[in-house]
Parts: sequence; C-alpha cells; structure tokens
Amino acid sequence: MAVKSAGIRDVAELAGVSVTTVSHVLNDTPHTRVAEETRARVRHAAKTLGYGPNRAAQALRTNRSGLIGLLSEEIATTPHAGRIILGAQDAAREHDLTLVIINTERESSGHSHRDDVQALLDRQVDAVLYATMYHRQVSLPPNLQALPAVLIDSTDRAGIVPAVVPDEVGGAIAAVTHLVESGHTRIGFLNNDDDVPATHGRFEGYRQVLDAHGISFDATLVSTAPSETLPGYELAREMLGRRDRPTALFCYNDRMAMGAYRAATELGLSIPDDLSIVGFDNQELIAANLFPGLTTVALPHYEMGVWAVETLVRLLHGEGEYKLLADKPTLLDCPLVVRGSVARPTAH
Amino acid sequence: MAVKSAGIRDVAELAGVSVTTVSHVLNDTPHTRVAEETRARVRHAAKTLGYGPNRAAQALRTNRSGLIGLLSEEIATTPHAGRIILGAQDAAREHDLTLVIINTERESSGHSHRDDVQALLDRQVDAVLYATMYHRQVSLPPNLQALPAVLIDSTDRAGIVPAVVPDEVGGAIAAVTHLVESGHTRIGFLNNDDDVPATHGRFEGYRQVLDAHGISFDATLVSTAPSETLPGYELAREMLGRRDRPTALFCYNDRMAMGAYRAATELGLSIPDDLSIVGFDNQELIAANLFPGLTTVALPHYEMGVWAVETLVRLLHGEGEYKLLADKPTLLDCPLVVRGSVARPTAH
DNA sequence: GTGAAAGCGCTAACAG
DNA sequence: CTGTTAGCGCTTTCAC
Repeated sequence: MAVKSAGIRDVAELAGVSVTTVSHVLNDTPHTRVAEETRARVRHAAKTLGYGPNRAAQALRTNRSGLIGLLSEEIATTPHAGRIILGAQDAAREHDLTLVIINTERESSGHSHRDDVQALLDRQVDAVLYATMYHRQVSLPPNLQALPAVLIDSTDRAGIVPAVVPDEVGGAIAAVTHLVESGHTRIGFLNNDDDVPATHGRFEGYRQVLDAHGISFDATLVSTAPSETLPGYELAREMLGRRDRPTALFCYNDRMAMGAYRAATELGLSIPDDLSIVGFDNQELIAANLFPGLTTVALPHYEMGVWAVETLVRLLHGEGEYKLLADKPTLLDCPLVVRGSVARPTAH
Repeated sequence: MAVKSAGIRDVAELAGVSVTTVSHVLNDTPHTRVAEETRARVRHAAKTLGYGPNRAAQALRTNRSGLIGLLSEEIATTPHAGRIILGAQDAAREHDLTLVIINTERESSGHSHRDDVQALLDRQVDAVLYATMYHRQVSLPPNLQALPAVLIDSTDRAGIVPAVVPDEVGGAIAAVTHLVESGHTRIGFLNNDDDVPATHGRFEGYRQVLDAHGISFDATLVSTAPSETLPGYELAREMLGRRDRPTALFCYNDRMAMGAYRAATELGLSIPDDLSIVGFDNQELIAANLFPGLTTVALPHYEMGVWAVETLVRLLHGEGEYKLLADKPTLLDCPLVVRGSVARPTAH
C-alpha cells in the first residue's frame, strides 16, 4: 500500500538523465556506451529510491515473463520432489527467474498432463521443466513442444529434449564397493523387479564391483520383488534364513532395506555386526530413523534441479546445443551416505 | 514459437465488435450491459481463436499480477509442505491465481525471512501465504505488513494476520477415543517436551477423553521427551517394561511411535495383540511401512492450504473481515487414519 | 449497448 | 554518449 513505488522515470529524474539511459545501465544493455560516471549516478539514484522494475511492464515489452514452469509429479508423496524444487529454485533465483510449480499425477491419462502443460502455457512461462518421481522414460505431452523444455529424472522417449538423470550404475558401485572394502564377499542384492533404468543400472553396478574385485557372481544372491517394505522383508527373510547366508545386503531402496532390518531382527541378526546393509535413495525419514542409521546412496535431486534450470537458461540464451544435449542424458553422481549399518563381517 | 497467439483485437474483429466489448464480456465486467447475442458471438470468436489474455498486459493495466507467494519452511524435509502446496495450488487454480513458492529456513536469523519476503515483493505478488513446518507462533517479517497475508500452521504473535492451524485437541480426542472404544483403559502417552501448541493440545485431548470416560488420570502413564524416534524408543522401553504396563500407547507423533514399535519388538510384545499404538502426523513413509501399519492422526495440510488461499481471495476482494479472521485462528479437523496397530486388549 | 481512445511502465529503434 | 518516442496488449472512462 503506502506510496506507489518508484518508476524508471523517477530514477531518471533524480539522476538527471533520460529513462533510456536508466534502462541501459540497469539492464547492462549491450552495444551501449554510458559514461561510468553516469552509470554510478543512475545506480545510486535507483538504490536510494528503492527502485525495482515493474515485471509486468517488462514482460509486456520484452515478451518474456521471467517465469519458468516446473511440472512435478507427486509433490506431496516423498521429499524427492521437494529437493528438486529447492535446486531449481536456487538456480532460478540466481538468474532472476521465477519458478511456477504445477503438480501432476504420475500415471494419468496423458490427457491431464496436457492440461497441466496448458495451465503453464496460459501463465506464459518462458520454458518448462518436467520432473518425474522416479527415473524412467516418458512421452512428452505434445503441447510441450512449443517451449524450451528440460527433463528431470527421466529421459524423453523421442530423444529430443535435454534430460538429467541419476547415475544409477555409479551409485551402485559406490554402495557395493563400500561393502567390499569393509571386507564382504558374500553380498546379497535385493533388487526391484520393475523394468526401469534403476533396476538395470543398480544391478549393473553390483556386477561391476564384483568383477572388479574378482568376486564370482552368485545368482542365488540376487532376488527381486516389488520395491516395497514388505517384499523386501520377505526376500531378506528367505535369503538370510539360508545356511550360507550373505554377510551383507545391498538393497534396491531404503524401503526394501527397512524390510530387511525387520527380517534381521526377527532372525536374531544384529546390524551391523551380523549383517551389513546398504540402501539406496537416502530417504531421511527412513534412513535416519532406523536403528542403526542406514548407510545408503543419495539421489542427486537438488543437483538435478539446479542443472535443469542452468540448462534452460543456456537454451533460452540461445547457447543452445539443444540437439547435443538431448542426444545423451546427463548423468549426475549418486554419493554414498554413511550411517551405521555397515561393519566388517565377523569371522565365522 | 509458431504463430503469435491471438489478441483481444483479433477476437473483436472476428466477432465484429470493438475490443471494449470483448473485454467486457470476457471479464464479465459489472455495470455493463451487452446484448446476450453479442456475448455469445464474442465468446465463440474467442474460443475459435484459442484466445487467452496476455497476463503481462493485464497485470500492467490492472496493477494485479495474479501471483500469490507461498513462503514455506523446509519444503524438502517432509511431505507436509508438499500437501500444503497441493491444497494451495488447487485453490489458486480455481481462482485463476498462480502460486509462486519460496522456500525458507526454519530457524533463520529473521534477516533471511525478510529477504525471502522481499523476493516475493520484487515479483510483485498480490498477497502472501506463510507456511511453517510445525504448528507454532511466529513473528512476521516487517515487510510482510505491506501485503494481505495468511498464516498456515502457525499463529501470529501480534495477532493481526488471519491464521489456520490443526485442531490438536480434536485430533488427540479422536486418537484416544479410538483406543478407549477398543476397550483400553490403561493408555500411556508419550508426549513431546517442547513448549508448542501440539504438546499442550494433544495432552489436553488425552485428558478430556479420560475424563469423559471416567478413567482416572495416572500421571505415571505420561512421559515426555524430544519427539524423535530414539527418545520415543527409550520412553516406550521404560513404560512397557513396568509390571503394570499400559495396554495401549498414544504417541505424540509417528516417529516416536516408530521408536515404540522397536521397544515393543525387543520386549516381545506383539502389535496390536499385546500392545496397541496410535501415532500422530500420518507420515506415510513411516506409518504405512511399519508392521503392522500404524493407526495415526492426519494433519490437515492440504485443507489448510485450500483454506488459506480461499481466505486470501476473500481478503483481496475486500470481503475482508480481516480483523475478525485474525482475531482467532481457524481450527481444522485432524481425522484418524486407521491402519493395523490397534486391537482390543487381551484379557490378562 | 457499443466504441474511441488514453494510458499502465517499460524497452529499443532511431536521432542527435 | 544520451534523449525522444512509439508501442507491447489490455482495461476503463467517457461519449455516443
């Protein structure tokens, strides 16, 4: 309320120059020479008046809203989306862009995705980010084609949009290497049974580490089930019940690991002394609240959010190696988060 | 890209009227009579051209950005913030408003809060929502005074801003009543030890139910500790270790309940047969993944988000019983979510 | 009932 | 190096 805030002409007046000059210096307009002394005067005037540009006028004139849309699946289901938002937010702020977030359903008719994109289009965002809840391939709504876009945590089935995804293989390598370096050689793997990149990537990483350390692969040490707590429990229960049970378990995700904890407890195996466990996802709510804390692999959600916005900005500025970027999704590191669930195996 | 989208003059032309008329009918401008037949023609023209107003021009002209800022604490920490966002989002869409979300730190210098509000101000939002991570009292950044505001999950220390919070007492009543109706009379309460509304409200609800059912209050059945998993475990361990242990536990939150589960397991008490447990917060990641599923009380985050936006809209439209609203925070229901952790006590 | 026209605050030709 | 000026697309006053 109060007094209507200062406009560019107020600044011009106070600095004793024209609005053009003010516009030039405040925007660092290229191909424009303004005396350093004038610039200083203008900037000072702007500051003393507390001048901030009127976004609407700017947008109207430049045809750029300064808004970028983030279409995110299932914002409220896990904190994952939250971290993407955080990363995107921070990067956006860096570039004076505003993030407009729209929640979308995971498995919707595709129709609704269209509508969600439309909502963003109606708000005339300059570009859009599309974030999925888990690493997978997607088909983009057709109306998304109209705008620069970047995919987060998924790849484009058509392969024409830049994408950033977690390095699943690398994450698994970190996890299993940690186990091997702690002295484990019989390492069970409780894997997901969905046909998604994470399933294959984490398995791939598991195999690579075994190979690299000359540990022969034992197919009986790998079992698969839906990646939930209960199936994890059942798988672990079975595998840990064997006479030649593994001394460590690498779990597809923290929920399966949570099930494994329960199985271990029931079998009288203490973690980490009798059994080491490593999870994946680093879901704080689970990993930090288990006893002992679960050593797991973090997904680079925040970093993917940052990368996506940075890429969008480059695209918007026409430094677009768009094709190049879209060609191969960018992989981001999945670092190991050490808590208390891994120890050296006890001698038999 | 493609063709630049239709403007109001295109619509006017196609409908054979002036832009004024188009504006009037599309906005249902009051005190304006346009022949029904003309309205129809205009609307039809708009639809066939796929016309959508240029937000920037609208904003510039009306001095209303159509943006509302949501300042939310710790977006990525729990899904709570996500549900508030969802509710606010849905309500905002209903009113053709766009939500701009800014993450803020929980315990920051107050300085940074100022900056976050400033960021919103710079983006010229029409109003702001301030959402805290847990129910408490806050002091608002001074620069927030400039705009209509509504508090979510907290109350204003100064008492001048409308607020919506969970009905803690009611939630606790629902939880404990459920226990009593299942036949429990010795009900332990593992409470938080912070001086926050939830602590007092949930205790109050606990007492009320006991009173209402003629169960005499036993102070030894209430213990307090920080509301984390480990303290919850320790408290439960102690209380359940007594000879006259309670047959049911009401826990301040799901994390404490998670600790109680562990204590029960260690003591060989099976849930729900030997011990019933009710939590609070309904954190899916925990409650749904425990064995058995935890019966708990849900916080009305989504609903608070909706309420806040609706209230903001009313405020914006000047139907402002602002003072009235601010006077007493609005309480929203905390419904019980039944899973599998409650059963009738077994006869001794 | 309908229309003409004046800006909202800013950017970017273009002129000087 | 700096200033004048014409709109961006829309709402709204005022006249018809």
